[in-house]
Order: sequence, then structure tokens, then C-alpha cells
Amino acid sequence: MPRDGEKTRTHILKTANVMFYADGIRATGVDAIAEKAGVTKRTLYYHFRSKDDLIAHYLQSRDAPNLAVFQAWFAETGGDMATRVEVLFTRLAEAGRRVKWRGCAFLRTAGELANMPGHPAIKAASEHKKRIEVWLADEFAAASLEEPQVLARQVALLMDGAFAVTLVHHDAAYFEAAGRAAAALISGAGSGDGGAAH
Amino acid sequence: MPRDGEKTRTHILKTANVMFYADGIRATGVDAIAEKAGVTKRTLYYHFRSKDDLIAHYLQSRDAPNLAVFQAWFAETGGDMATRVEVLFTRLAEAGRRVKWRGCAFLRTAGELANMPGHPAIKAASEHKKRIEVWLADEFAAASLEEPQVLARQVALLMDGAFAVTLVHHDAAYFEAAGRAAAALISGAGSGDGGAAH
DNA sequence: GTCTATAAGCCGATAGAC
DNA sequence: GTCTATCGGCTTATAGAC
Repeated sequence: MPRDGEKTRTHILKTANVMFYADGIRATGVDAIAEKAGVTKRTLYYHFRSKDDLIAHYLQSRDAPNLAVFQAWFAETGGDMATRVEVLFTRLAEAGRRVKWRGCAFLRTAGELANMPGHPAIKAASEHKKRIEVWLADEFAAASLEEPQVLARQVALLMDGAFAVTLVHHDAAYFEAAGRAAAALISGAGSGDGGAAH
Repeated sequence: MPRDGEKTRTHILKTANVMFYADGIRATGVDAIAEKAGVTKRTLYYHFRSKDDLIAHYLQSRDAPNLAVFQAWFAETGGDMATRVEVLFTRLAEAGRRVKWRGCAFLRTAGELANMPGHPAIKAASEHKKRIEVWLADEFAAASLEEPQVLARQVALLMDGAFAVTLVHHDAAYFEAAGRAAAALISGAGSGDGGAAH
């Protein structure tokens, strides 16, 4: 009984998304994904060339939504740029305290695939992280901060550090510590008009 | 032909160390470790209760040497505290450019075991990261910097961020960007005597 | 303390029917 | 496009001999 092909594909990807994020790439078998999605392995392999292909699509599917969440959090916030960025880290801390939170999917996947440097999933992770850096740099530039690219990279480093360390200690206070550092870097860097407009 | 038991155990652990770091925890089988170590699986399981036990000992064995390397790099360096910390990040960047570099073993293992929060290896990773934070805080306190614990946590966050992101982008320049941020935080925090003595 | 042999199951991936 | 059935190999872990 052929269902709609595109829906099946999307459903498999969505199922893989949940399982890969919860348990990791290598701990999640193709068998288990197919079973939970309610299809046979043969159907999964009809829609995806290989498990590696599925992993790559898994990260690609998280890119835009993930960035959009950050941007939405940022857009909700007022005040000067240091404050706005610190609030962003406060939102990340809240997310980090949720039961199902398991860190950054991109960082964890890149870590698991460290022995496969050319893997398409690592390329997807790299592009996602670059996109965040570019977005922050644009915000900082629009607020007339000095050296917006440098600052964006530093803030991104603090974000990713907090992602990694919070997973180790199970203590989301690291996001707040990182936010405080980010605010200090932004305030210390100096700016034209302070970027208070919003 | 019974060899010395303790040497066999150490040799297995050393072999596991190399393989776990190179390929990751879940991608490395017990079979492969035993074969490369030149023992049978039965011998491996005589010395280690389980694979999880071996993983925990793997991280524990990296704790002290890893911290010692950081401390040695730091001890070699003169200048004020901001400069010394920035040099530490320069050394990390050099390490990050070596062919066999695969990021931070503690971060990568904690990421792989994110679905097993109570795993002894995660506890080992947590203790290692805490030890680095405490060491930095002691150095900052000895140099009369303000809020040494806060600053230590921020510098540690930048280190771990650089570990994670460098693995994603295969670009060790992130360590240097992190070092610049760390130096800015230290300089901005103010200090008593600047910690130039060394 | 180290060996041979093996259990019991999961791994990614595919053949061929409809 | 989805199914049943299966391949060959690898997984962690153990039984029993020496």
C-alpha cells in the first residue's frame, strides 16, 4: 500500500532526528529508526542512499530552524547589545535545563565523526556554525560595534563552549557564565551608538 | 604464557587510549582493541569488567597528563597574565594543527555518552574540567586578579569552545580567536599587580 | 592470567516480489 | 514505493581448558 512518498521520507527523517539527537549517531541503528518510523528498512533505503546520507540530512534539517530560534530570541529582546546578547545566553540556559536537552546536535555529531573529516554531516555542521557567526557579525555591524567579525567569533566560541561544558557537568549555569563573558567583551570593545535602537 | 599482569593491563589501556581517541568510543570495538593490543578478548575482560569500565579508565588516565601539559605550557611563559593565557591558547592552536589531533577526548566522550548521564566516564570528564577551572582560578588569584573563579570559568569556556569548534571547521585559528578573547577578559577585569612576576 | 571457542544478537545494506 | 527475507560480518560478553 504505497503512501505518499514525500510524506514517508519526511516522517523517516523526523524520526531519525529525534533518535539521533537523543542517543547519538552511532548508538542509533537503522533497524531501530525504521521500526520506530513504522516502515521497513527497505523503504528507508529507498528514500536515503545510506545511513551516512540520513545523518547528513538530519543535520541539514536542523540548520534553519535552529538559527531561526536564536534569531527569534534575539528579536524579542531590547536594551543595548551587551544586554541583548546576555539575554540570548539566558534563553540557552533555560533550554539547557530541559530534560530532553542533550547539547548541540552539530557539535556532538562532528565529535562522533571526528575520524571521518570529509563526512557531509561535518560539512553541514561547519556551515551551520558559520551561519551563526555571520548572523552575529551582521547584528554587531548594524549596531556599529568595532570589529564585528572578531566579536561575533568570540561570542560564538562562548556559546559552543557552554554547549559542550554544560553537557559534561549537567549544569546550565555555564550558559549564564558565558553570557556574562560575552557581555563583557561587547561592552569592552566599544561602539558607535551602543546599538540601543530596537 | 603468563606475562606480568600489571603490564598487560597497562598495555591494553594504552592501546584503548589511542583507538578511542582516534575513532571514538562507539566506533571502536572490544575485538579491535584486543587484537591491536595482542591479547585475546578473554584477557581484556579479565583486566576490565566491561567496555564501559575501560572507557572510564581511558578518561581517568588522560586527566593528570593533560592538566600537566597545560601547566607546563603555562610555566614556560612570562609576561602579564593576559599574555601568558594568550600564549597558552597559542600552544593549543599548535596542537590543534597536528594531523592526529581530534579535539578534546573528554568533550567528545561526554558527547557520545549524552544518553547515559550517570556513566563513570562522564563523571571523569566532569572532574577533569573542574580541575582545569580550579587550576586557572588559583593562578588568577595568585596574580591578584579580581573574581578569579569567574574569570577562570570564562577562560575555560573559551578553551572548550575552541576545542569543539576547531573540530567542526578543521581550523585551529579558533584557538587564537579564543585566546584573544581570554586576554581581553583578563585585561578588562583589572588586577592588583598585573601578575607580571614569574 | 591467558588461551580457544562460541553465544545471542545487532550492524548496515541488498535481492527479488508485487 | 513498499513489502518479506536474508546476507555476511561485527557487537559485547562468557564458558571452560590449561
